[in-house]
Amino acid sequence: MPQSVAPERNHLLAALPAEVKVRLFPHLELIPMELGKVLYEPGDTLQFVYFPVDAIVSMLYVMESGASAEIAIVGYEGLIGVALFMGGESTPSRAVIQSAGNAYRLRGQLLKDEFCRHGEMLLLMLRYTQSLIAQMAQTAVCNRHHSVDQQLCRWLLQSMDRLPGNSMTMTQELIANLLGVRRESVTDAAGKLQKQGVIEYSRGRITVLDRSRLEALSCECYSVVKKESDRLLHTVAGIPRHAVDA
Amino acid sequence: MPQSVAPERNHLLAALPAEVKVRLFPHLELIPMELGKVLYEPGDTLQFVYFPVDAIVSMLYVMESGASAEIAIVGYEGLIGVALFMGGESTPSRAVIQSAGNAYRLRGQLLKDEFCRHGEMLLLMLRYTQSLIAQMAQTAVCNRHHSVDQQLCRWLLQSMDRLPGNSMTMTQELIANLLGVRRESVTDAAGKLQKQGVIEYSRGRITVLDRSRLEALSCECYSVVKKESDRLLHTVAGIPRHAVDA
DNA sequence: TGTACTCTGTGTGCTACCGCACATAGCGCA
DNA sequence: TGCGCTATGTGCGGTAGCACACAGAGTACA
Repeated sequence: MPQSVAPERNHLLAALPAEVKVRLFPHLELIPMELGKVLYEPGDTLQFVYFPVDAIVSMLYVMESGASAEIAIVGYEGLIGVALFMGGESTPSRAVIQSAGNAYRLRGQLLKDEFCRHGEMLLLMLRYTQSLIAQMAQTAVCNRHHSVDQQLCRWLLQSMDRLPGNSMTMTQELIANLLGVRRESVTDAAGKLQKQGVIEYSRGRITVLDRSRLEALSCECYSVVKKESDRLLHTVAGIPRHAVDA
Repeated sequence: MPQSVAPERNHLLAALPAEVKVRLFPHLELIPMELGKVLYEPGDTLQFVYFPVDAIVSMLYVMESGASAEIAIVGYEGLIGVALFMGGESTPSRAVIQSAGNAYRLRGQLLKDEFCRHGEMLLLMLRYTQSLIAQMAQTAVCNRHHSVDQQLCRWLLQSMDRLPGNSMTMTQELIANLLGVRRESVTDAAGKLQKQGVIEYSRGRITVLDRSRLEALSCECYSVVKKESDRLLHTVAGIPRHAVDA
C-alpha cells in the first residue's frame, strides 16, 4: 500500500513547498509504530523527529509518584519532537504510541539544516508549535475544571479526529493513564456513554456511534483547540482536516 | 531610578548580543504595569511584546463558564507575546498583570524584523518559548494530581522568584482565581502555612518567612520547571537567576 | 474444550474540594 | 471617631473522584 502511506498524508509534510519536499523527502524513513512503544523519555537528546501518517502519539508527563497525564495528542496533523528545533534538544515529557500505525522519521540534523534556511519550513514548524501550545494550555484548564465524563468525550473526539473510521483499539485502563484518572472512573464515564448509545465498546475496542452527541457532551475544550489549530494550520496546508485517503 | 529599570534587568534583553541591543534598545518603551490591567484578550492581534523588568504577568485561560486558570507566570526572565513571532499573531489566552511594576515594550513589527534576521534573537526567543511550554505542561499535570496546599506553595515560589524581597501584594481571592480554585480553599491552605510559620499575611500582603520549608511543602512541579528553564536559558543569559539590582 | 488472562463492572468507605451563608476584623476615609 | 468596604475565617451539606476489593465475562490459546 504505497499510496496509503504517502508522506503527504502527514499534513505538515504535505504543506511544504515543492522545493523543500525535493530536498527532504528522500531522507524520510517510514517507521512502523507499535502500540505502547516509547519514542523518547524525558531528557533524552532527540535524534529524530516523527511525522505520523496514521499513528497517534501521546505526549505524556510522568510524575515522581508514577502518576501521569497526557498533555497533548499528536497525529497526522503534526510532528513529534519540537524541542529539536526549538533549541532545547530534549523535553521533560515522554512520547508514547497511543495508536499503532506508521510515521515518517527524519534525522534531527536534516530538519535543523532545513530549519536554518529560514524558509517556509521554519514558519510552518513555528505555527504548528503554537497550535501545540494551545492544546497544552487547554489541557491544563480542562484538568482543573471539567469532569471525567466531559474529558473522556473530549479525548475520544481528539483521538477519532486523527484516525480513519470511527473505532479504535484502546482499553479503559490505558485511557485512564492518559487522562490521569482511575480506571474505574473511566469505566463509569464510558458506561454512561454506552447506555446513551453514543459509543459502543468491548474488550479494548471503542466505536463512536453518535459523534454529534459526543461533541455536545464534551467540554468546550475540544472545539476551542480544534478551532485554534485550524486557524493556525488549516489555511496553510490547504487540506481538509478529515481527509482520509481511500 | 534609571538604573533599577535598565532593560538588562529583563534576562532575555540582557542576553542579546551587543549588536542586537544597539538596534533594538532605542525602540524599547518603558511602560508602567498596574495591577489587574489586561495586556491582551483572547484573539487580540498582538501589537507589542512586553519584557517585564519588575512586574509579573499571568497567562490566564478563561472558560465559557467564567472559570479561569493560570497556565503560566512570566516575569523578568521572559516575555509576553510569543504568538507574535510564532506566526499566529494571537492566542486564546489572556495576559493580566499579577504584580505591578514596569515592562519594556517593543512594537511587534520591530521584533519580527529582528527575528527575520535569523540571528541570536531567534534562537533565544525559541528557547524561551520552549521553557514556557515546559511550564505549561507542568501546570497541566499539577492541576490534575496535586492538592491546593501543594499548588499554593508552588505558586508562591514561582511568584517570589520573580520579585525582589520576600513579600508581595496579593489577596487570597486573586490567588484563587489564578489557581482556579475557591477563595476559601486558598484561605485554608494559607492558614495552614501561616500556622506553621512558613508565611505571614494580612489584608493583601503576603510574606514568605521560611523559603526552604515552602519548597519542601511544594509539589515537585516547582523544581522541575525551574530546572528546565535554567537548562534552557541560564547558560545563555549568564546571569544568576536571583540577581536583583540593589 | 477448557483454562488462564485480560478487560470490564460494582460496591464501600474516605477525602478533597465545592457552593453557600455568614461572622469577624483591619484599613481608609469622612 | 466612626462608617463602610474589603479581606479573611468558619461552618455545613453535597459531590466527584480516590483506594481497595472483588465479581463476571469475553478472548486467546493450549
